Amino acid sequence: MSGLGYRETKMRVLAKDIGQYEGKEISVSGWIHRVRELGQISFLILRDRTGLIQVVCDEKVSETNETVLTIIGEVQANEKAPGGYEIHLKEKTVLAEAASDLPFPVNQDPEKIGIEAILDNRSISLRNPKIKAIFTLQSDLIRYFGDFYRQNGFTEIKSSKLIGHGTEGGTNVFEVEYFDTKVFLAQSPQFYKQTMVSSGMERVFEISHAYRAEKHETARHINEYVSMDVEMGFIESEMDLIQIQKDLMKYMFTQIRKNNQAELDAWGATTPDPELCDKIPVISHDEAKKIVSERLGKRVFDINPEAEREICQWAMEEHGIDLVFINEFPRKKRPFYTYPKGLKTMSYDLVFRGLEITTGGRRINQYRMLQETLPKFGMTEEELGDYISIFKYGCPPHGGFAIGLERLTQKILGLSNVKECSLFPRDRKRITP
RNA sequence: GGAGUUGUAGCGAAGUUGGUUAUCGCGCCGGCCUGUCAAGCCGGAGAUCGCGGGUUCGAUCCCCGUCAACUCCGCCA
Repeated sequence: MSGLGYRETKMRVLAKDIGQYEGKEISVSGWIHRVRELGQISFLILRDRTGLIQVVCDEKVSETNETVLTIIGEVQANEKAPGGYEIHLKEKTVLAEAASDLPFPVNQDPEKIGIEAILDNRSISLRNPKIKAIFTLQSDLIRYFGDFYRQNGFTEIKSSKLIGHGTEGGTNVFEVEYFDTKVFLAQSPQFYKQTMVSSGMERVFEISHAYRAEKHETARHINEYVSMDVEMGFIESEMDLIQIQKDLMKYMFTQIRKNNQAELDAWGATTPDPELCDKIPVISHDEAKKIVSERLGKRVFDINPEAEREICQWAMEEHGIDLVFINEFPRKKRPFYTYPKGLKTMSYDLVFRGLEITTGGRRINQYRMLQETLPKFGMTEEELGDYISIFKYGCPPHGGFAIGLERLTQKILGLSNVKECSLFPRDRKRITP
């Protein structure tokens, strides 16, 4: 069967293409999305990965919804058909029957289905076109991210998710049995992407899972998420990273508007104006606290979720875009490897529509500075293992950032829970499907 | 780890100031209808009202416990 792998089987025409076959007999395959019976005539709506096809039948349709069929028939143009074309049935072959006790109707608006039912029955809920749109967009987000960085001289890497020792701190990690010892699931590819900068590759990106053993239960957390990571050498400060992320956001929003209108429409969503990405405000952590305190009429000591929502409101009102960079985070709020700037750091967050989607910053690259810093965080060189040797033998100034893929997807489409943007989400309770 | 809200049919919800056959929409089963667009119309099946205990003549409703889900906080992407 070699050669057929990525093509359709011999005769199959996809839903999006049937208009090209007017007057011809074709074969289409897919799932029964819906049936409308009107006595002597029935409309069978067949669904494939590209859309819906109306099949006109002269007889009753006895198969249940979600049965998998191949239909052979003639394509006819008809103003009354959705999309202008329909197929008049000649031959119908059942490829796989579907039981009639679906957990919920696939052809219904998913807003009317609870998140628990959606996630418990993933193989069914993903058939819903609106839910499928989430992951069509997500797949493209991954592509745009990768394309942007490849175009800018970055190399894609895949690092190990099994970490022997040397955790970054600031979060809990999962322990895993590893032969006769224990390892940890990577909370980020942080050390490995820095290793690659030091190795001479200079600019790298990685798109892969990250694991956080945090016992939280919120609409913005999952314990396994896809991290889109970047690290680049020869920068001066976090401002270089902020600039490249502005360009990245502009590129991604432009591509989405060009290629993903259908997915946006499915959710009634729109991206921020790509042209405004150059003007995303950059404010310091102190300024952000001040702005939020004034607006909320109470003293704010931290950029908590409420403050994140408020600061985006502010950015929208003042700059017409609901994205805002917050830089110069205090040292104690950042990991040990963050490059200091007085009592502050060369680091930043990007908040999008009220939710933090990125943390980034310059890293300490001088061996001496790192040695001096470790004790302040209660750490030793031994604990960090191989990490330390990255710097001992010449590592350029560098920094990077990461975007949470599910959070980005969620905020673009305006979904209320990040779990809806993970195919098979893992949270504190959920480990299946 | 803390706080709050909610558990009623396969799914989404209403309701009972404690009372006899627990309601609606979707889905499911059967029937009618030749142009439907979430088709329409008629009929039907399907619920020990999350679970356990208590109060009461009587509990789906009140009380206690328990389990689960969701939302929020700390922390984070």
